Amino acid sequence: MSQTQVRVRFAPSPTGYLHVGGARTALFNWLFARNQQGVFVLRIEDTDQERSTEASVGAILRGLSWLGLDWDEGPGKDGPWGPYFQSERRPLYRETLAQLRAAGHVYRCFCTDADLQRREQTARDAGRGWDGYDGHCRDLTAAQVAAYETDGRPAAWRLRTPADGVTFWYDIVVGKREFQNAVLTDRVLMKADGFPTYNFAAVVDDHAMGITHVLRGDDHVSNTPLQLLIYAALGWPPPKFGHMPMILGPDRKRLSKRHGAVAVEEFQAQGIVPQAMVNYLALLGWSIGAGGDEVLSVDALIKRFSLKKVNSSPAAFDYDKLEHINSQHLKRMGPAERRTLALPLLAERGWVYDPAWMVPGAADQAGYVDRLLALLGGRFSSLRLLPEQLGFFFVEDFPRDEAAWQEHVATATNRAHLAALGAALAQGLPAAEPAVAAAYEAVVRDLAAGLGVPAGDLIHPARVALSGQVRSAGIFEVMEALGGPRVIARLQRAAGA
RNA sequence: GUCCCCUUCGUCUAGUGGUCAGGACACCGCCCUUUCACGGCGGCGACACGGGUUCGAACCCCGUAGGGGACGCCA
Repeated sequence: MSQTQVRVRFAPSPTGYLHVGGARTALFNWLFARNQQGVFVLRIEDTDQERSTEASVGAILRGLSWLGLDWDEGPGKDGPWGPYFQSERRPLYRETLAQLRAAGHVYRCFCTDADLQRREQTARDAGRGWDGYDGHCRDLTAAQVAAYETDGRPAAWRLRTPADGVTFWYDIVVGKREFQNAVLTDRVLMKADGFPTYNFAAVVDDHAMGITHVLRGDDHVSNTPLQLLIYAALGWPPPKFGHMPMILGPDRKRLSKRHGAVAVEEFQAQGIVPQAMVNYLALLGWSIGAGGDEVLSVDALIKRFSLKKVNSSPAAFDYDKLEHINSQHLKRMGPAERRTLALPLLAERGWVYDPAWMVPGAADQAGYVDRLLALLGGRFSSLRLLPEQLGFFFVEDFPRDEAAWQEHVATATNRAHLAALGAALAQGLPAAEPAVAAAYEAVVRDLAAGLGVPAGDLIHPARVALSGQVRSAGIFEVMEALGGPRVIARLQRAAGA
């Protein structure tokens, strides 16, 4: 009862789309919050005036929403700790900076970009290293400062970093991490344009928003000692830190566009369903432990998630495994869920059910689609294949596997068989009512017996003639779902074409 | 160049001193199916290397190699 509530945050900068790395970070924060009955905060870090865009904010929000990562506080969900855009929190950064000034922890730096570059060059030419800043303005006299101010030179504020000692923390993921203060330079906290830098704003906001755990990418490790120093200068207790391993491409280089899809919205466009994306991302750098199915619902993930099981080594993104997880989710879906996914894809193409097809039991589009999806069974494993799997049930100009057509349809014998089958069905099926699979099967087998050929000699040509493909669901079920009139017409057309 | 981290099958991983080093993806084979998937069964395949410590090391220590990350008035 006395323990404080977990508050975590995802803090993207709106400079692009939501990529898988960000999505994974967001997901781990979200899973931890939901597992701990904590609060998940979304904070937009738009302190870079040049690069931040509103379009990017939209893309990030859309990506998170698609994944189902709902935030308790953030854009569109004001809470007591808002606003949640850093650009709207500037007074707070100024006040906090004033505290630091009063305590002598920061100093004004009048160096321009050009100054710094010139001194870096000089240092390097002389064989001395350059670690980012040389402390040029650290000990300016009051007179020098006054002179610069009179000139109206813009100034940034830098943190006065201790020259010795160590800064360390116990990282949730890797354990103790330690940096020599000597390798840390006096970093800018407040830019000359009056905006805070990332490290300063993050500390101020994490503290102000009561964040208890900072879970972020491993690329932030080297920011942590600096942030810890800021907490110390302010006299604030730091949160706990956990750094998630990076996500690499299949070649173990940092995952990038050249490896394939990286934006969450691209995966959506490729037919990945959100629960599969979430499932796969959760498996990257985290595992549920020994045994147990890796295919997990979001609820199961929430229940099982633990920071203790987060890995410390970078993981390569495996598109094949994502596809597999996706197909598993698809296959395990109930009829209603399947229909919800399929209907829009059909509507897009104008594929609608027609009662004249005489399909038993199909009353309308939804009913027909349900029947087709059930027929697909385990073949319902990719949204991308769906149009191809369903097209021939709706239109006559369905795609046709030419090689298969040549082999199974376009020979004299096969054409003769198809013609005979068409005729047999026209005669053998009840004319006025929908026929079921068994009725088609009976006709096919009788005809094969009469002709003295194996049933397969009729089945294979029929499959290609009806669907254009060499693979499909059971042929008699396909016939049933196509309806007598269309089956007969297609067979006859194939026989004559 | 400086600093930090990581290292179990090709990939994701289980494993915390005694295991035939387990599972999943991918790949291969068989079964099921007069098709194709699904499914079932089986196979291939790893403790980066070298030293220690220990009766015993994937697990502990040191070193080497490889990989990743960070070195901005970007976040």
